[in-house]
Amino acid sequence: MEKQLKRGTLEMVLLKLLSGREMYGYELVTAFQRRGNGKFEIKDGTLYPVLYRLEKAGYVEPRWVTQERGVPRKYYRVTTLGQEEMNRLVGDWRHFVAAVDALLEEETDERDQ
Amino acid sequence: MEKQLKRGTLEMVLLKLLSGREMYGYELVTAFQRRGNGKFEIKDGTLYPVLYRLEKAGYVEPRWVTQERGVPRKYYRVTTLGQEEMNRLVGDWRHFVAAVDALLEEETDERDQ
DNA sequence: TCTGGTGTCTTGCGACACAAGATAGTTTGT
DNA sequence: ACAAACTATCTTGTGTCGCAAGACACCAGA
Repeated sequence: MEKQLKRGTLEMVLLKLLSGREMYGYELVTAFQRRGNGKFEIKDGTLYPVLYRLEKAGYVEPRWVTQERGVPRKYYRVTTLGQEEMNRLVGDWRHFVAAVDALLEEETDERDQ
Repeated sequence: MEKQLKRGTLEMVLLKLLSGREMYGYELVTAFQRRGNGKFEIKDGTLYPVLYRLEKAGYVEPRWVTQERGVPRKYYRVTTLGQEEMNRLVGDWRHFVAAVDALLEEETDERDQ
């Protein structure tokens, strides 16, 4: 089920994390592993396509950083457009959660009207 | 985005509605239209495959009811297995929402550790 | 007659998380 | 010197699933 729930929240959560500070892909994967305590993980095969979508939409901007040692890292930062999109997504999210919770808390025997 | 969010919640919400009383497909569609106020609608092309999944999994049981007038209706009721599944799904849902909300409410500038 | 509501069902499409694998540099142990 | 294991990015193929679109069938009102 978690797999399905991620659809629709992944971009929002990613924008949120990147709005804190610029991060690179592998860092995001490990950040999710650590914070999620096993739940809310993300695989790199999932992450990179999402970052491309966000970049293509103008929500994030990449920046290559060559290390003295090691493989170059691609840091992403959120654009102002991305900030607006994030706020919109968070609004939608809260709205959706409220609607579902309302359904879940209804009396079980109610009829139409 | 709503489209994506529905994946993972649709079965739970459906089980919830059907646990109140048995309902038939078209009734569910109109119930969602009315309650959702435009949001959280479901199309019949979406609904029927979901009902088959639930039936195949043993979570709901169908019952044909022939009307004096009109097309026969296929009523679905939730099995005890379906009840358990619903409770499990609701638990997962609340858990997931809590995890996402925690992420959304973090300080924006936090670093690792 | 013809539109529109009621009712179930099927086919095909597009979106997307993920598994699996490729590529490449670094580090550590033997 | 060699082999794991870790860091880091990227691609391809697969399966799931909401939905648009349409088929079929019955009924009521204009």
